[in-house]
Amino acid sequence: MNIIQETKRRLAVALGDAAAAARAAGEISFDELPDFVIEAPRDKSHGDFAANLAMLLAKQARQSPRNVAAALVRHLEIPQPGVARIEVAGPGFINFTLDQSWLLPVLPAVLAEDEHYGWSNIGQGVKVQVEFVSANPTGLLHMGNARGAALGDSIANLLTATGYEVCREFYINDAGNQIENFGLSLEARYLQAFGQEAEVPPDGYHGEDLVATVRHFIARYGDKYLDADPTLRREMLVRFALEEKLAAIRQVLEDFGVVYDVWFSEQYLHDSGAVARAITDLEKNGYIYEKDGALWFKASDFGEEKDEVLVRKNGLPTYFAADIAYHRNKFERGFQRVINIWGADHHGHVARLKGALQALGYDPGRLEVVLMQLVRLYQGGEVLRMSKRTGHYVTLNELIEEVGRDAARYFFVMLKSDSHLEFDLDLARSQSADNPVYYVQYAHARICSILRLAKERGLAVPPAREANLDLLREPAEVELIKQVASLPETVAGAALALEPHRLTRFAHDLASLFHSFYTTCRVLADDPELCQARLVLVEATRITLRNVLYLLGVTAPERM
RNA sequence: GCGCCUGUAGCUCAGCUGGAUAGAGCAGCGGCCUUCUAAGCCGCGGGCCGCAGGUUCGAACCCUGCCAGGCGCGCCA
Repeated sequence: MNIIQETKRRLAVALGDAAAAARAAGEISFDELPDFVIEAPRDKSHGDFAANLAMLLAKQARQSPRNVAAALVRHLEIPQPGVARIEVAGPGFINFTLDQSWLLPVLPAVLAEDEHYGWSNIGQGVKVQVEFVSANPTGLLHMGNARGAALGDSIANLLTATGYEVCREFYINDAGNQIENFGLSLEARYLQAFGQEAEVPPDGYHGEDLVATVRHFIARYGDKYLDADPTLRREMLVRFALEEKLAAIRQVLEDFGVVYDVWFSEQYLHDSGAVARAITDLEKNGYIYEKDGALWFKASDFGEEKDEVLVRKNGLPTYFAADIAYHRNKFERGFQRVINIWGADHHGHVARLKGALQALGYDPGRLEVVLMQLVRLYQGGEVLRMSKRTGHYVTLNELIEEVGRDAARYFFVMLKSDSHLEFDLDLARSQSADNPVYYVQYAHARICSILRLAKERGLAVPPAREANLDLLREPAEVELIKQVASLPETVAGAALALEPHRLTRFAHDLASLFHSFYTTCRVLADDPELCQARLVLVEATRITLRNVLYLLGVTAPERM
């Protein structure tokens, strides 16, 4: 528990007691203590914390909020130590102003906790799986996949930091129709390479990358499959190409700072009988019927408009059937929470998958789907349409090369997932300082520079308890400490909401407060005592910045 | 037609789950480098929070109805 959270708790308890005391004294009446909040007011003149309890009690008490507030304050046992002033303000807020030094203990704590500062154990070791990207292994990753990668990885980081046991997983769509198409496309390219007449199917994969893949195939196997049985030929081509494509995907994700724990094959679900078993069990539970030669799942029993086909007329199970088996498999592997990062174009899939899981006896609430709106690319003020089929899209590889991993990751996570992301390629390509990530990284580099210089002068960051932290009285110092102190709450809140974009805002604010501090306060000051105190503050800021950047998957450079 | 998401400053977006005078970045204008990194700091201008009702002490946030944009509604994935 961190200082801010602890203080809020203490104030809340004291207010609750005050309410009870005021009631006992007959000054106000209420049945049940409402759920009130203690929060930091936006305006500093309103103190360090404000409580809205009086406003919430006013109706039950049949008195004006300000009267209730006055009664509460009269009966308030002032929580010690630390509260310097209490006042009733505005419509009935109770504002608390704390002693100037109340936050100082956070600095030794930051230095002591170091790379774990901001972390917590809210998750209590609960097993969580985060599945993200899971792109078709038939090509390169595009901007949508990139957003999913940045988002999913940061969410996984957040959950790890809050005490969950996290597994990152990539679901490989190596079965079904698109693989058929993939095989036909590869085959066409193979035959073309030997001068034969062949065409990539209209709904096949037209990207130039397949030509290269086939070239690699030929380098190994030559014309061995030119006159072979087409089924075998396609199988060999697909096997080879999948391996190559997956290796490339794995590599680019690694370059993006994303490393998976598990790569899970869809084909395995078919081969192991898991898909068949899921269908049998749904049937057992009475959610399956046959119509037009196909097997249907009664999604309409779960509020869906239409039922869904699980097994086609031709006897092949649908993607949906495999997905049901897959998600059941996740639960069977012991994950309490299962989180999927999906593009918004899959939103229609959510309810029926939850329905199917419920039909299998699982609590559908254990599956959480984070939907992200699609990325729209702009270039020269024009929308750039992305399409895998035409082979016309900007890849993650290109993105990393042109704007760099740090900027790309920061950019993708900066927006909340349900807002549409407009990616201006011209701006990104310009590699200008406009990119907010540089602003944050620059603060870190500046701190490192101060610490380097201090070291050259024989000054080290002192043990925090030996420094006279009470000297940190400048407004810029106080504000900086406050921000440093609020990291644990920010991390916990972002993890709870699965919203890593809150981290970018925090990082920006922290950098901004540091830059202000830097121009107002000289760290390597003439006064040795003040210098020591400021070295502690600067070190705590460095740790906080580095930790939040780590969660974002962005490096914290020591020089820029 | 139905469902989901979005609509906040010229542009791109925040707004901590209903709080006090709605905030950043970019763009514009004006200042600040002989001392720890100017990729920085300080200041100024800029808003019917899409529209209209409702809920309550209090609404950008919750409810209803419209309007606009995106996405989905396949025996594709």
